[in-house]
Amino acid sequence: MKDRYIPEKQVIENLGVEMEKMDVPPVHARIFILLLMVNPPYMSFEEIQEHLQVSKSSVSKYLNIMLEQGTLDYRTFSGDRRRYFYLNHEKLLNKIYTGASKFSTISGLMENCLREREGAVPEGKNEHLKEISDFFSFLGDGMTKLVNEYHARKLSDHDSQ
Amino acid sequence: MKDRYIPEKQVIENLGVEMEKMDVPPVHARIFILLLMVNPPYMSFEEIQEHLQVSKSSVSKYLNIMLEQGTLDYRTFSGDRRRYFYLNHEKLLNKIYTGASKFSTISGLMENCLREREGAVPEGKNEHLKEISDFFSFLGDGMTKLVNEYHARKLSDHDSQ
DNA sequence: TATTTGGTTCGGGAATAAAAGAACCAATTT
DNA sequence: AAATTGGTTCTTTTATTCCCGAACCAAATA
Repeated sequence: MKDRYIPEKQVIENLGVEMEKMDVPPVHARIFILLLMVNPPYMSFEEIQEHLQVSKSSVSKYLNIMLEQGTLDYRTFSGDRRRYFYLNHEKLLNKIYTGASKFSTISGLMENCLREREGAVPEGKNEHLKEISDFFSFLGDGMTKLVNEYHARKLSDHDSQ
Repeated sequence: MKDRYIPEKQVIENLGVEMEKMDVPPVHARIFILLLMVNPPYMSFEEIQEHLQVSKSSVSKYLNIMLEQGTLDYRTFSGDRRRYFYLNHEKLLNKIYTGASKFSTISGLMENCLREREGAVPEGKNEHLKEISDFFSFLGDGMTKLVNEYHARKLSDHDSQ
């Protein structure tokens, strides 16, 4: 077993295509997968660019986007000017979590619709709107609970080890 | 209280902007909101076009997209050639539900990453990848449960009325 | 001081998406 | 038969996204 593992190019392409289907730009997806899979889990700018065979500007662009999002970070080694980029897994999980809170946003939107209709339509004509709003807020609350539950489970797993 | 309620244009614009932020094309979003809020809950092609002040081709396009998705349907009145379009709330909820299953898809993707690394990196170096994968599959399962729970609750609500 | 290294920034081209406009068409009305 | 109605379809315009290459820049090295 080598002390460095870098995923094969074709593996990155295949997984990249899957991520593209979730509306992630091609280069962004490939950088993400590369950093997700590489071991040790960091890579320099040049290594990324070389391995993916894309332009410097694209690498720069998406690394900076990820840095702004907080899902990426970098470390350095003394005597080496290069930055070594790695995924911030904590923030990554966090992002997933907040992404899930979208349900609550929509539920809020629906509630705005309802408020606008108040007094303008007969009572009882709001049932279907209420149902959609309810469903979303139910999902929003449920997601929050799920995330908390996961955290709790993780902590107790940790304790018991 | 009038027998017809049509939301004010500015209300549609405001809510439309919110929907645009969730990657829904502007005209699509506005048609959706208009039909969501109008009472009685249907509208003719011309009414939609007039009220939103957009081109016929755009109205036609997005109505047809929604019809294909099943989230829209239409009814007619005898002696009137026009179609009156309304949202299919059942299908709408259904779509939300299947959208939520995206979590399981991502979990699968992560599992592919893990499989690729098997044997290539030391055991114990896969923890963070495993955690992401676990989290997604946990969320996927949780969502499914939530939806079922909601259905069950709705049914029992219905029974008790 | 000149060159290399490790990137960033700017301008442009290709591809795609959104919306409009106009031509079109079948069914109805005049 | 001519005109109107209720849309659909095709073409064009406009806007946006994605990426690249080239110019650029600051820090380190020669």
